[in-house]
Amino acid sequence: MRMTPQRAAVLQAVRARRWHPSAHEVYDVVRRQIPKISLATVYRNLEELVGAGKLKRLQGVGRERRYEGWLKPHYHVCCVECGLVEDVDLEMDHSVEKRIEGLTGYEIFDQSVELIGLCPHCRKTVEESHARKS
Amino acid sequence: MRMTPQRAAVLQAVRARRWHPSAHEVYDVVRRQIPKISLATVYRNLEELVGAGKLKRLQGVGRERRYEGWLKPHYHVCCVECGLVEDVDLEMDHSVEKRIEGLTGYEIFDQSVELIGLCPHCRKTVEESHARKS
DNA sequence: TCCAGAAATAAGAATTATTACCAGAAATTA
DNA sequence: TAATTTCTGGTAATAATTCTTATTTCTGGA
Repeated sequence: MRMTPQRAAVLQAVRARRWHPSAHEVYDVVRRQIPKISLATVYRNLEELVGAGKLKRLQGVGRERRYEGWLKPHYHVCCVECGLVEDVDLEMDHSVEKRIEGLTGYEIFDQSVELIGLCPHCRKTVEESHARKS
Repeated sequence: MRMTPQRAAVLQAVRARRWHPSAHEVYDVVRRQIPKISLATVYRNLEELVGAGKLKRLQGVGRERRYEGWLKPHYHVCCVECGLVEDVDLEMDHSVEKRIEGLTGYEIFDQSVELIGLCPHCRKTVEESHARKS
């Protein structure tokens, strides 16, 4: 796999911040640098970078496929209200993997953990609307 | 929400086995009972049943949206090779939820845990193909 | 240096999964 | 029974992704 300018720009865009962009969001960012890059190129390179282990694909949060550049295993918190997905920098517990390998006969090499709830902002909004009703 | 024959059939189809059908798979099953049910009705009812808390939506495994009727929180094992997703009947560890609530300010009320790996069958296939190569 | 083949790209068409819309049927209410 | 609401089937529309094809860029050898 050659590191073309397009591919490098895609990689860099996803790595930039603790961000979980969709293909189209990456496209919008990269286009500022390479205005005539094709959306298909973004899609292709995202998948190739995942294949090469340089990016990870998020296990379906929302409708679109999302990517991330932080490769260390970590938890995600997801807000059901606004759709925000954030990383949690907390050492992951891998003990359950061993138990499940024994239980199922699977060979486990990764874990995808999403904690579903309300972000601080939406939490406040929801509480206020409850207060108004009662 | 009225329990119409269509809606009942959709609910029953998803509940039937430990299964994680897509909307179209549910459609194929339900059609044997109600031949002229519309795909739109299946989609609509799946979402309504999720809203009513009678079904759960799987956090994106694969391209299509998948549903399940087993409401007890549980782990999933996913095979990267064949795409199989199976339930694991093991008491879930909820202790991480509290820690993450404290860390992030989120209010957590659900957890979606997928263990990614190889199912026993694909594991064997992969090992054999490795042996052949060396 | 020049060339042939390989790899990657841009542009847009095609496909797939899902949602929106609407007119009519079924159930519920008055 | 008439009016109202809810639900359905059929189909059109949309969104996300993948495919196709012609063109461009790169690489390694003559």
